[in-house]
This record gives sequence, structure tokens and C-alpha cells, in this order.
Amino acid sequence: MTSTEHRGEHPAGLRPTRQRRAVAEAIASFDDFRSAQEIHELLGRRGEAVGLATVYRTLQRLADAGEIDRLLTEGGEAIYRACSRTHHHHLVCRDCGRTVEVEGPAVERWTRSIAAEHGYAQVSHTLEIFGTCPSCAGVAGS
Amino acid sequence: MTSTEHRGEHPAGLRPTRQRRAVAEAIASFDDFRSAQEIHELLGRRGEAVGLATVYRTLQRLADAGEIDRLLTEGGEAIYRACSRTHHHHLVCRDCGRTVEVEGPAVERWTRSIAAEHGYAQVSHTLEIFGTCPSCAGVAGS
DNA sequence: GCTTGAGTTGACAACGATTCTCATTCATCG
DNA sequence: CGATGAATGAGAATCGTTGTCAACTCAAGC
Repeated sequence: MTSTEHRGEHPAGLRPTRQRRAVAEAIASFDDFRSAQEIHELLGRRGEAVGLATVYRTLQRLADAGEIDRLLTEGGEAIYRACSRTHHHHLVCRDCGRTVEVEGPAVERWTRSIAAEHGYAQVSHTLEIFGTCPSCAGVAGS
Repeated sequence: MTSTEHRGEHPAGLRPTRQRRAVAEAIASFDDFRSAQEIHELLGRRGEAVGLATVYRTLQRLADAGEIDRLLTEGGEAIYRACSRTHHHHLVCRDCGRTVEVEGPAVERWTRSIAAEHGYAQVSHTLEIFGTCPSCAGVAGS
């Protein structure tokens, strides 16, 4: 178990490859949620081709490490986004995907108290808000 | 287009078949979330075999009609549960699935005001709370 | 009771997202 | 530089779900 002492500068034997950098940069360049497939396509068009499996693997790893956020769409598709590392939620435009990070201390407190009230421990929660952003509302107004 | 004037007592030509009754009764008999596949399996074992496609169709219809609630698991699987028809959220035990319906007027207000603050309209939201229920916490205590 | 037609059903194919497999490639260490 | 094991990529495999379509069933009318 002492084989992980130190191996250069990367924790847990993580190697900085071209592909990983490409995916990380791509996700960092967006400010809204993207699917693995979209990122794979984008990189391909850009000439930085990365295998689909690798994109999935990399995004998963980033999500596990807390570097990016992961959401599930209604269609059961996973979408990712570079986010601040503090606990927060999202206000997402259901038309264009524009996303705002929001914090709600009151909600955090509420979920904890509700859970406690029913005797539930180790509480976590998911909360996402969907709506139509100002620009999209203006365009599609009937 | 006037052929739908009246056809007995069922709206929109919905027919009460053995299969629909079986699925509806099955979902009503649980108090936690089940997947379409689980219900299909259960009915099969019970001798009330219903085709998988039919189970999916029926659950979807029930969900559309607001008769049951639909959630997406982390794995992207849809799960259903018979619920009260008012707007509410769930407090789910991540070990045994035991579910409590909770209401949070404060949260509803909060999401609306946050959305308004950013100019988002037609707001909806998803909120689920996960935790370990009293029974499961007692059993698995290390 | 029998005919009839539209809503239903079910076996199976098709699908899309994701994961797995495994031979090949590449970054790091000695 | 050469060895070693992590990383990659192409395609197969998996899994939940939806589509297809011929056979079927219920409800209404004869």
C-alpha cells in the first residue's frame, strides 16, 4: 500500500496527456452544460481528435475529482460543466442552456431540518431550476 | 374530427384493460420508487404477465396524466411511484428506498424569486433529498 | 350472439448513451 | 535509451427505452 508515496508531481498516477488537456480545456471554455458526445465532436472538428471513450473517461474522472459538475437531462443524458468548487445549484435556460450558479443557504438549512425531522442521516440533495432566460423569452414571444 | 364526440365513459378513448389495471395496481401497492423493468418482472412472477413495452407505455401515460411521479436515478434509469397529486418533493433513503413526501413552500418561493432576479420566466425545478433512514442507519452502523 | 373498427398488446428490432475489451501507444523512471 | 504500466482508441457489448407491426380485444351496433 506504500507504492503511492510519490510519483513525480501527479497524484495517484495521473498522467497529463494531450487528450486530457484537450478535454479539460474544452470544458473550461464553455459556461454552460455540454454532453460528452458534444465535446468529442467539437474536439474532432477542431483537429484535436480524442476517442469517445477517452472523453467519457476523462469527464468522469474530472467529475469524481469535483473539478466539474454533472447533471442528468430529462432524456437521461449526462451533461458536464466547469464550476466553482463550492456547493451551489443551477438556474438553467431550457432553450439555450445559459446557466447561472446560485446559492441558497436557506434551502440547505431547510433540507437538513426536514431530513432530521424524519430521522434521516447523511443528507445530500439535488436541486436544479429551469426556466426561460430573458433573451430566449424575448425571441419566442408569441 | 367530430368522431370523438362521445364513446361510452372513458375520456380520449382510453380502454381499461387487464394489463393497465395490473400495472396501476402494482405501482399503487408500493410506497417507494420502482423501475419499469421491476414492475414488468413482478407481474410476470405473479402470473399477470404484461409485455415490457406495455409496462413502459402505461407508466408513461400515468406519469403524463400526473397519476404517478417519475424520477431519474443516477444511472439514468426512470423510476416511478404513486404519489399525491399536489406539488411536492421526496426524501429518499439511499439504502432501502423508503420515501417520504415533503412540501416546502419556502423553497418554492425561493426558486421563484431567484429566477425572477435573473429574468428567467416559466420556472420549474427539481429537488430531491437523499439520506439514510433511521432503520438503515441503525443496521449499518460501523 | 356476431360483426366491426379503433384502441391495445407483445415479440422483437432499432436506438442512443455509456461502458467494456484489448491490442497499441506513450509518459515517466531508472 | 529501454522497460513498465498507465492511457488511448476502435469497435463490440450492454442497458434502458422506444419504435414497428401483425394479431388481438373490447365496446357498440346489427
